[in-house]
Amino acid sequence: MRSAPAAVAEVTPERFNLFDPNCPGRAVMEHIVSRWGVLVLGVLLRGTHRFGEIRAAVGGVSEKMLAQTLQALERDGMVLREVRPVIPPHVDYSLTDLGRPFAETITTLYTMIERAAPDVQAAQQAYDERKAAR
Amino acid sequence: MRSAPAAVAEVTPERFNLFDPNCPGRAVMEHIVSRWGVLVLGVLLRGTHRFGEIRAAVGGVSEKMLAQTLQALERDGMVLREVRPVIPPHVDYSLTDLGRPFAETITTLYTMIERAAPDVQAAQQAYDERKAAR
DNA sequence: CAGAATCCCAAACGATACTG
DNA sequence: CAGTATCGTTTGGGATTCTG
Repeated sequence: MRSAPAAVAEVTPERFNLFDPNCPGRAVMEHIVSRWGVLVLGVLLRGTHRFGEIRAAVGGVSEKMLAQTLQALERDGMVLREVRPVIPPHVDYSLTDLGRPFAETITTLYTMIERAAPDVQAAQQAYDERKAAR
Repeated sequence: MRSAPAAVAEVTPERFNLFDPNCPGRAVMEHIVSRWGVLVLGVLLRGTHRFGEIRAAVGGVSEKMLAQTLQALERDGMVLREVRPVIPPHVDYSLTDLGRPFAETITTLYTMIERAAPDVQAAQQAYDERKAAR
């Protein structure tokens, strides 16, 4: 008699594959590299901040989107949210040990973009001229 | 008579600041870390590929979004597009020297997410339970 | 095969008002 | 102060069709 062979493997078709649309890691990736996620992580790398401070630091973000972004990052374990039970409310946000490396990598991207800016601008100009010429 | 003092400085209020909603670097950042941008860069890090190959590799992307993503990255100088004048058309995409470091950094993020996956899942579960308990 | 163009819907987003 | 709720608009993005 052969012992039950079915339902042993079968799970995780290709281990962990971000290129698979059903991979749960995709959502995490998207939270981190979302429009506001990258900026929030950058701010928090500079230290603990309150909601209003983050909102002021990240130009253009609405309250709604900031709250939403922070919640996603908190749920993923990237951000720690600490509420002080006072009136008026006081809530501090900071990076967790899990989140810090991500914030650092993202910040690397900031620097890379800044250094690449002249080349990017040249490339864009060349591209636009190439297009205009047809 | 004092020589014209106005309009001397004033430009580039804070040099290069991604946190400024008007900073042109923001657009570049968003192209790179867009939903499909991160995946396309990851694929191209593995080598030169044709349009259809990339489309097959990146699960869930539509033709339209792939074309759009590739165009943005090409315009920013991250991706090189080479057309071979044959019928049927043959177009190769590859990373430029400018784009490769970005693709490498993005790929670092893949790995980080993969390694963090268990912690993330635990954090999500804890978060959901905390929420459910009220 | 690579992509441009069109249509159209769902989701994302911002502004505003409200609450603990 | 730190959100939540609601609403109207914009945008993203998929499906389809067409062309070189």
